[in-house]
Amino acid sequence: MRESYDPAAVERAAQQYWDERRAFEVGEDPARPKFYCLSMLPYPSGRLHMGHVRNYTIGDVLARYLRMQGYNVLQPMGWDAFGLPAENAAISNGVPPAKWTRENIAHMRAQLKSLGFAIDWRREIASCDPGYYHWNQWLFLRMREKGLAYRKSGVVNWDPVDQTVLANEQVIDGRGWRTGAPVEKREIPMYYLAITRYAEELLEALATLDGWPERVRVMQANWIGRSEGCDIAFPYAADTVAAAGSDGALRVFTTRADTLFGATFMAIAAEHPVALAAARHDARLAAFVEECRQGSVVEADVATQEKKGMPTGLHVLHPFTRKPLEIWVANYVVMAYGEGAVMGVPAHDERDFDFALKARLPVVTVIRPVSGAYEEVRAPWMPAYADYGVTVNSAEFSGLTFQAAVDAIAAALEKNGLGRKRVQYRLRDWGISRQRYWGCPIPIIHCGACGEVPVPDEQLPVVLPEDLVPDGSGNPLARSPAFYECRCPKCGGAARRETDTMDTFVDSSWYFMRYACADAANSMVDRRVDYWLPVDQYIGGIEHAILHLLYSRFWSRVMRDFGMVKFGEPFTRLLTQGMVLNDIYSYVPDDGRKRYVNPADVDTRRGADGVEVHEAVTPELGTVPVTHEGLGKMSKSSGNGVDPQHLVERFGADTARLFTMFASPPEQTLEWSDEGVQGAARFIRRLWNAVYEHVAAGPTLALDRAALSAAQRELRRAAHQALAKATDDIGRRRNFNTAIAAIMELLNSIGRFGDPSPQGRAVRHEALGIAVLVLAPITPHVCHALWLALGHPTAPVDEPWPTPDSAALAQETHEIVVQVNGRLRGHISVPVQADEAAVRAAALADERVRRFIGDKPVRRVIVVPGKLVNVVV
RNA sequence: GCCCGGGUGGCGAAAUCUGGUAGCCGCAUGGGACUUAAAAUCCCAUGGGGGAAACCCCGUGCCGGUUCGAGUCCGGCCCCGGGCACCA
Repeated sequence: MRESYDPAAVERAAQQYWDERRAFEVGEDPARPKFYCLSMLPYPSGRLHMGHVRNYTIGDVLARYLRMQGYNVLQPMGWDAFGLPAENAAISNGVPPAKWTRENIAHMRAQLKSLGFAIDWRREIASCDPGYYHWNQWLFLRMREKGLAYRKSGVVNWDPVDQTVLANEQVIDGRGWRTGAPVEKREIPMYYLAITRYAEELLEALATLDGWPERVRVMQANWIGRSEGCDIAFPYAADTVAAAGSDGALRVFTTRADTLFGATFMAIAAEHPVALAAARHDARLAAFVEECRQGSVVEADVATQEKKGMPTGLHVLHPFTRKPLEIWVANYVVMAYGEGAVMGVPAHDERDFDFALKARLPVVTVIRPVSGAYEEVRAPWMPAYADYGVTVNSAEFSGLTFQAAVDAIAAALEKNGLGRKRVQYRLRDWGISRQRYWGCPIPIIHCGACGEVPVPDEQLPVVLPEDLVPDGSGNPLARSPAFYECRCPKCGGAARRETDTMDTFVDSSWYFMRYACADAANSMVDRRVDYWLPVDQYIGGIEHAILHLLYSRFWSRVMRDFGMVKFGEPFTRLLTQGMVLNDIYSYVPDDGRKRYVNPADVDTRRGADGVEVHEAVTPELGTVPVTHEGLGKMSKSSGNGVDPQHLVERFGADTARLFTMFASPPEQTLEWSDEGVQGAARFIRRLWNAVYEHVAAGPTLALDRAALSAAQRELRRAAHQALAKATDDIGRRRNFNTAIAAIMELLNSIGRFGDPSPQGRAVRHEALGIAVLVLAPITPHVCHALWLALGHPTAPVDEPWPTPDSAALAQETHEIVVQVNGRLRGHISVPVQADEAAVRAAALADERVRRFIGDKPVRRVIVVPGKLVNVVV
């Protein structure tokens, strides 16, 4: 063993040891319990960032820990290789996305390997490989056969200058990112997957996911958004029937049928057929509908815009009172939800209230609080009353509580054929068409004679040409006759291949199954999936809490219903790790455009007035003061990233891993700190030095548990306490920071323990061994070296996880806290087996406690066994 | 706008399930030891206020409540972050 710690040499040796033994290549072994430990696959952006390091270190710690616990652990890795950044790189550098992507993968793979993750690299997949996306296409066609995949029109962001569909990310302040042109909404045909057919099951099964964070389950439940309500048909007035089209009534969905008598107007979306019909004869209305087409399709934009509307001059009749209600076109009504039309009840709905206030529409109060007087809602002095209550002013339905009113009104509507109860979901079907090049081609052929024709299975995969270079306007596939010109599989005539590609969420909805059988050439999955799946522990960013996880749950169910897999829930346990943050510094040169400076290049000192001054050397201006903008997610755009590679080169992978695990618990954000990294490096050196000094003093005798001094028993207890805590922290709580803190405390105790006697050395040997094995999943390289240096013949990866010795943990007395009136006043030491009366007596006898009690009468004494006594006076 | 989180010393954080000693561990800072010196290492101190000291008071974003006891539970607010369906 070397006297000083050399991370590069230690890490090289450990990685070589694992590689030579193929330590992390695993196969199906029915004799052992399996554990599938999966981290979300990275997008190959070019370089690893600290978020990756954090994500994969968490996964690796768990994988290595569970391996030591005796599980057959699978930990694979792959690449989410399709997507927009490759096209952006192509636009700025002229490099084909395929080349850019594959070079990035090679670079990032080497970076991952340098971090020492226990990955079975034989199973690596990339979603841009035809052998992978073949099966996206194949399953899409199976879904299409069942009606689970279908074509309908959908709304997209349209850049009128570039004549291109824009991703939401490419819309900046309502304008196209490259052209600056105001974005419009445009309807185009797209393919959809019928995730809403699984809405009920996806919602109900959330209750079974007890290994998921509660907040993720709540977010998913709200996203699915089950509402019980009523369809209500408002018949058109006589003068409206012709103008509105053939259908005799305007349909709405409402969760508040109890407020039906408070409806004073109808509001419809600008894209509603009735709005379009009315706009044909009304120039002002047409202009308003056109105005609503401006702007992006992003929900947050729609929801925060000012509420606007315009009357159509058309009317419906109230289903009970037959009073006419005017139809308005309103920008706050969304076509995608319900019927694209709502009944306007200003007295009992805040959005309707705001709208009615602006449009000067009447307000009719029909609900009063259950307990409390009737109060008329009168805009604007008295706000809308949106809570449940008792109906008033509602003819024969007055005086009913919410549920009774809804039941009675729904029954009456159903009798008249004007409505009935229905469950509505907020969840919409999944639109998967993208008018983009770098994605999986949708396997459809459009034939003038036969229409929409699926590509026959034997012609799959439809291979994406890899030599095209997008230029930012339109989809290069649509300009590539070599790709789109084809023969109709049905009639053999000239036909055009679909040029839309699939949403990249399709790729990531099932990759975790493919890892189990990455080499299966003739099928999407095979029976090995039954052994490995479902994933036992999934780890990834909280930003994926809804879409990716919901799509994967849906996709798994589809495959289950096709008989391909045996599970519906793909991820048994979920850990959502927080983001990695760093300081953001900027300055503004003469051109007025803000530049960012990496925090590593910022020099901070305290000025004469005690205020911190930040400076950096800039290319334009030399040394200038820079502004500290606070903390933000590490990103290219804020220039505050820390390159893991530099960290590994300077301190070693173990330091990088230790710091990311120690700085905060995995679910919280992690704030970068160069000093914290130094601290992690220092701790590893201290551990190294402690083991070195121990080993250098010669061999150790066997531990004789019966012959230990009090101080020796004390260190043993500290060691086994640390082991028990760290085991619980890693295995159950998944709080790695506190597990590390426990081992740091143990190392402090070992440092203070100077006993050079044979039994003292034996106790120290055991304690160092515990520290090294517990840290082995976190800092595997250095622990590999130290464990072998301690004289153990087996490497930590093949060691079982140690068990705490209950005899070492036993104590004769313990400390109890004594409070007077809930305030800490003293500590007493009592025998562990002392009963409540004895503890109480000891507490009341304590001198300091007596002082605080004084001559006041003791009213009550609360004894919490093993913890505290509270004397109430 | 809607849904979901978070807010504790100079800083990252701890206080777990089930309310029971607020601040483990680390960083930073100050002092000391070692050294020709520096670095490294080791030791001590470090929430705020008062006091010579013993010790006392205050303190977990803000306001209020429940309780013998609240960082933890309840109600209301403020601020910060994530998601909102074409970023991944």
